[in-house]
Amino acid sequence: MGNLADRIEEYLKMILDDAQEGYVVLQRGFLAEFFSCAPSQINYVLTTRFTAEKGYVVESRRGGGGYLRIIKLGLDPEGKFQRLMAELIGEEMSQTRAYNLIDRLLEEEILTEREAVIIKGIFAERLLADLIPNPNELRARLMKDILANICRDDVNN
Amino acid sequence: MGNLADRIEEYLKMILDDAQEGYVVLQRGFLAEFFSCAPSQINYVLTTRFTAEKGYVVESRRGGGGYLRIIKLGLDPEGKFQRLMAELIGEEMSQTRAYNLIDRLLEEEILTEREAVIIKGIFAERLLADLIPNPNELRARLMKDILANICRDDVNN
DNA sequence: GATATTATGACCTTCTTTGACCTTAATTAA
DNA sequence: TTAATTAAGGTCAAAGAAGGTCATAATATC
Repeated sequence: MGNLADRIEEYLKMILDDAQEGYVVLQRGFLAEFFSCAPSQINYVLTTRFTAEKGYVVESRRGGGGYLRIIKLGLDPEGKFQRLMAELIGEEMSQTRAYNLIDRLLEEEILTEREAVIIKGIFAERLLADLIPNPNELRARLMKDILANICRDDVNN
Repeated sequence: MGNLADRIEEYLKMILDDAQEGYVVLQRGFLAEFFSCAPSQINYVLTTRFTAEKGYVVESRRGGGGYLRIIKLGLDPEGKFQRLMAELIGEEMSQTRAYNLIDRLLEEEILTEREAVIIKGIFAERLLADLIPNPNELRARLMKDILANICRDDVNN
């Protein structure tokens, strides 16, 4: 984890883990100071690492008393899965978006690490690009199929 | 073993042997510098010498903090997987042949039932046929990648 | 000599970092 | 009670820092 963005991400996830309410509130300026970086670097980290796919919501407020609130969402297993599928996947899915979603499923322990690695493998642009007209469409389709199969009771004991 | 590519290969395998995690992380630029060669020479070595068939997986990341990660696959005793990849799978694979192979891997407890279901899903003709010119070629490629990934030590503890 | 392998360089894509400038909210002064 | 000031956070473009690709040149190999 050499770079700044990764370190900030790590730090935020660490304090999120400690917060049992499931969210943290802090100031952008404080973070920027803490990591000796431009304040906009914080926004960069938030928009690239704390996305909906990855299971986070970020709220904020400007002006005096302004703040950032980073909320970690849980996936309760009550069929909201299907909604997630439809909303998040759509008709097309880039490698990056697919990987984000897989990481999320891994964090939620819906996938094992081995499964995550296998699935990431088959979604790799490198493997698909020259063989398929539209890899994004295939990924969306496969992702839905995979999620459906994961939900099957008969294979989850 | 006089040429550059061979020396780079040798060097990488040496440091891989020293790494008890089963992988090494390093920078392409550093390697190119180290061997006084064009950076693309490193890619040449990676694509010709560190393939799945030969028992390696390579991951990478661009941009600041970018890196190459070369993973040495945990070799099964007789190099069973390598043979499987080269001989059994070849360049094309029908749904039927793929399913047979998956069943066998399941029987041998190389795959879990869930994994088998997931993988069969993505190999289904129904999902691939209308989107891809040659599903058999894609299956062969994906199957090799999957086999490689399940040999990774870092995800099998 | 023909073919296969290896090496290079020009150009491309992706990811990160910074800084200048903008918007919004709270506080304070007139 | 406005109006000005201050204190936040937001946006965007440009520069920097990696790795990737591909055509071509150079070398081995047969």
